[in-house]
Amino acid sequence: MNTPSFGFQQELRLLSAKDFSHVFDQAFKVNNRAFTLLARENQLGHPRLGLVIAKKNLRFAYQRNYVKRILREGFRLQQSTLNSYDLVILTRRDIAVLPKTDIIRHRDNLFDRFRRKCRQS
RNA sequence: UUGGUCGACUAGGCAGUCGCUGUUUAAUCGCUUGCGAUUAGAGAGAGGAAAGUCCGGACUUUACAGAGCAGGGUGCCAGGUAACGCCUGGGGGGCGAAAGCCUACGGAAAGUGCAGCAGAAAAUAUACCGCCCCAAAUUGUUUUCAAUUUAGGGUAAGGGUGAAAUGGUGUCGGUAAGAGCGCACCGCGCUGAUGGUAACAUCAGUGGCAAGGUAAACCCCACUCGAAGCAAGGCCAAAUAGGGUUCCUGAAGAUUUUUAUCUUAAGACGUGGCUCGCGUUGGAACCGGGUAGGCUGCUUGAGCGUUUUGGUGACGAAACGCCUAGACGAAUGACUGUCCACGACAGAAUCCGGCUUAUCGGUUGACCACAAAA
RNA sequence: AGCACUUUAGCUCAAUUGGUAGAACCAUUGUCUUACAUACAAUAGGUCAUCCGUUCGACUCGGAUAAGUGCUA
Repeated sequence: MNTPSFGFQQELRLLSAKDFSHVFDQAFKVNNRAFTLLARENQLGHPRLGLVIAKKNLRFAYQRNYVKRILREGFRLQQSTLNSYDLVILTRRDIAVLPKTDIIRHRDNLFDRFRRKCRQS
C-alpha cells in the first residue's frame, strides 16, 4: 500500500455534470438509513467524491453544510482504502431526524459496507 | 435589595494534530515570458440576524428630447439621509402609579356607492306605542266634568329595535303637551388675538345644533415612482448541424461568343455476404452569429476605528490611522486534552441602508417606585 | 440567488361589488334485494393555513408569519 495521504484537492472531487451522469448511468449501490452510495470504477488510480445533498431532505443550510463536512472528512481519512472508484453519495429523507452522532456512525458504516462489496466483486 | 422600563456590547475560551478557500513571498518545473503547476513560509477566512424578501438605493441592460395620461405607493408637523414605508424631535389620541409604551393620525359642508336581520323610520328624516289639544258620538252625571270610540292636528320629553336614531347635563325658565324654544355649564362649528417654522395650544367673541357612519369602498387633495434584474451584463470560444464569401475538381445536355448558370448522370458514402434496389451527397479555406465550457462582473465601501467639533437629537464636518471572506458540486471542519457560565437561533453568493421574524445566555449604562420586603 | 403564485369538508374544486360557506366524489343511515352491487332518498363532516388590525359585521379589505408550488443558468 502507498503512503496514506489525507489531502482533499480538486482532483479528488467530481466537478462537472458529465462526471455525475457518468456515475449515474452505470453504478452499483450501497444503502443505509441515512445515505445512498453510488459507485463506478474509474481509470485514474484514485477515488473521487461527489455529494448530492437535496434541499428537500435537509431544509436548512447549516444542516446541509454539516452533512457535507462530515462526509468529506470521512472520505479524506479513508481515501487510501477506497481503490479507484467514483463515488456519489446521496442523502435520504430519514437523515433529517437523526442526531449528529448517528450521522457519523452511518457514514462509517457506509464506507465499511462499500469496501466489503468491492472485495466481493 | 426587589420589581419594572429603555438602550449598548458579546455570541464558548486555550493548546496540539490532520485538512479546506483566497492573498502574498521564495524555490523548482513547464512553456505561450507572464501565466500555470508543485513544495515551503507568512498572514486572512460567515452573522446579529448571513434568514424572510417587506421597503429603499448603488450597479447593469433596456426604453428614452421633454412633458402628460393611466396604474402603483406614501399620508399629523418639522428635520435627518444617497433614498425609504426607516430614524430623530415635536403635536393630537389611547394605556399605565411612574419611567415609559402604542398609534394607516389628510379630506365625509366636490361627487358616487354601501348599511343584511331587527325597527315606525337607516339619511330628503319620519312617527309604531305613547303624551297633548280640538270636534263629534255614546255612557255615567243636574251641570262643570270623567271615560271610551272615531276623525283632524300638535309633539320628539318617555318606551321599544339596532353597531349606529339628528349634541349632553339641569330641583332652571317656558308650554296644552313638548321641543335649543330660551338660559347656565360642557361639547361642536366659525371669526379674531397671542405663542409656535409648523402640526397645534391658550384666550376672547360669536353661531344656535346645522355638518351621523364608512375613504384598509370608488374617489378628492398633497408628495412620489419608467421596466427588468448579477441566473443583470461584458469578453474568449471546441464538436455537430445550419448560414454567408472565395477558390478548386469533373461526364453529358440545354442557354450562351466565352466565362458562367441550370438539369441529368457518373462517382463517393450508408444499408447488405454479393448483385439489383433504397437512402444521403461535391471538396477546401475564411467570415460572422453562437451552444457546451472558460474568464470577468467580485469586492475600497453612502467602509471601520480614535480624537476634536456643530446640533436637543437622528445626523453632519475636520484630522489621523486601518484594509477586514470572495467561493462556484460551493471554503471555517474533525479528532484529542483542558477550563467554565456546558454553548441558542442559525451558514456569505453583486454590494449597501432599514424593517420584520428566530434566539441559550452573559456583561454593562441610564431611568421609575403604586404595592410588598428591609 | 432572484422572481411569480397558491392555501376552503377525507379528496377535487366553487363562493363579486363585505351580510346564514356550497357542488360532485367519499362516508353513514334508510328504501329496493335472499344477499351484494346499481339506483333513489336522507344525514353527517368546516378553528375558511396562523396571528393582528379596519369595519356594526371579514373566506372576502390591509399588514405580519407559516407551509407548499412554479419559472430564470
